[in-house]
Amino acid sequence: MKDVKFTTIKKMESLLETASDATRLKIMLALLDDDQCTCGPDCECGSCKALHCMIEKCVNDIAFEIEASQSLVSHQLKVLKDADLVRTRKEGTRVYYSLKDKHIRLLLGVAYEHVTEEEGND
Amino acid sequence: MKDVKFTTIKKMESLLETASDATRLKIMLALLDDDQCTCGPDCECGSCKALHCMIEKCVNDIAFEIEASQSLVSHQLKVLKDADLVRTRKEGTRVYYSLKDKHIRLLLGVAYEHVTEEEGND
DNA sequence: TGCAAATATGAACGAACATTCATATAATAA
DNA sequence: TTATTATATGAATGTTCGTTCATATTTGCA
Repeated sequence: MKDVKFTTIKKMESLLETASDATRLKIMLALLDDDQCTCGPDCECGSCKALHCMIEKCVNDIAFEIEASQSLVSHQLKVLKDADLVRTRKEGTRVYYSLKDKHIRLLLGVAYEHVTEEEGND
Repeated sequence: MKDVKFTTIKKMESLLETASDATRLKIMLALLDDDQCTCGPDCECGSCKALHCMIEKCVNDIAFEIEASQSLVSHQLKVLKDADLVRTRKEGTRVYYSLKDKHIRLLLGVAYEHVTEEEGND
């Protein structure tokens, strides 16, 4: 621990803080939806089992899916974007959002497994 | 995502929220200190590279190490305990704290790698 | 142009939270 | 018992944050 710099701690704090909100979690989980996954059984994306496929969705679709207002979703997508947890792709009037990289999927996967698994030691 | 229950989201929120504070991160990283690791090169603990060893420390030692007051550390250890991120072992007047399980170490590892690695795609 | 659709933003409000200070509890030793 | 060490807790304070509402911006199309 002694060798973990203060700025590293602050970055970890920012990453986890950004991920630790129900609305933003719903958004990110919507971007992990394996119903829309087209890759085969050998797919390695994300390295986690249950939540392993990354896709992209536009703001209104996300808002509809998680049953939140457009304003709220847009606000929280900005938070996610500023903290570098999602990336964007613009197409006409729409903006498509997707998770930034493998670490974010792993983070969601680890958190998901921790809360869904029963009492395993170590 | 559709199949992720509300209670699961709430639990993930709680887990990440608890982890997302600089003081609590310092505490947890102090409980990962590999300076005190006695296991060999084949050690599998935590499955992450840089931060892979779990140890236990008492409240005052943690407070001294992270340069925080006893009161603050005790308060935050309670938060970590209530959220099930650490476990305790009592011995005389002291209470030894350690990280709860592999998921917590993985979570710290993933967050650490995300903020220390440079711009890798996917 | 002007209109509609998609997204972004600013202000405001209430709730939640980290920290400090003072004090309380618990366990050990003399 | 009393004193000492280790840890826990309650109250208070200042700040941060999520959400809503209203409105602005951007893009595509008639």
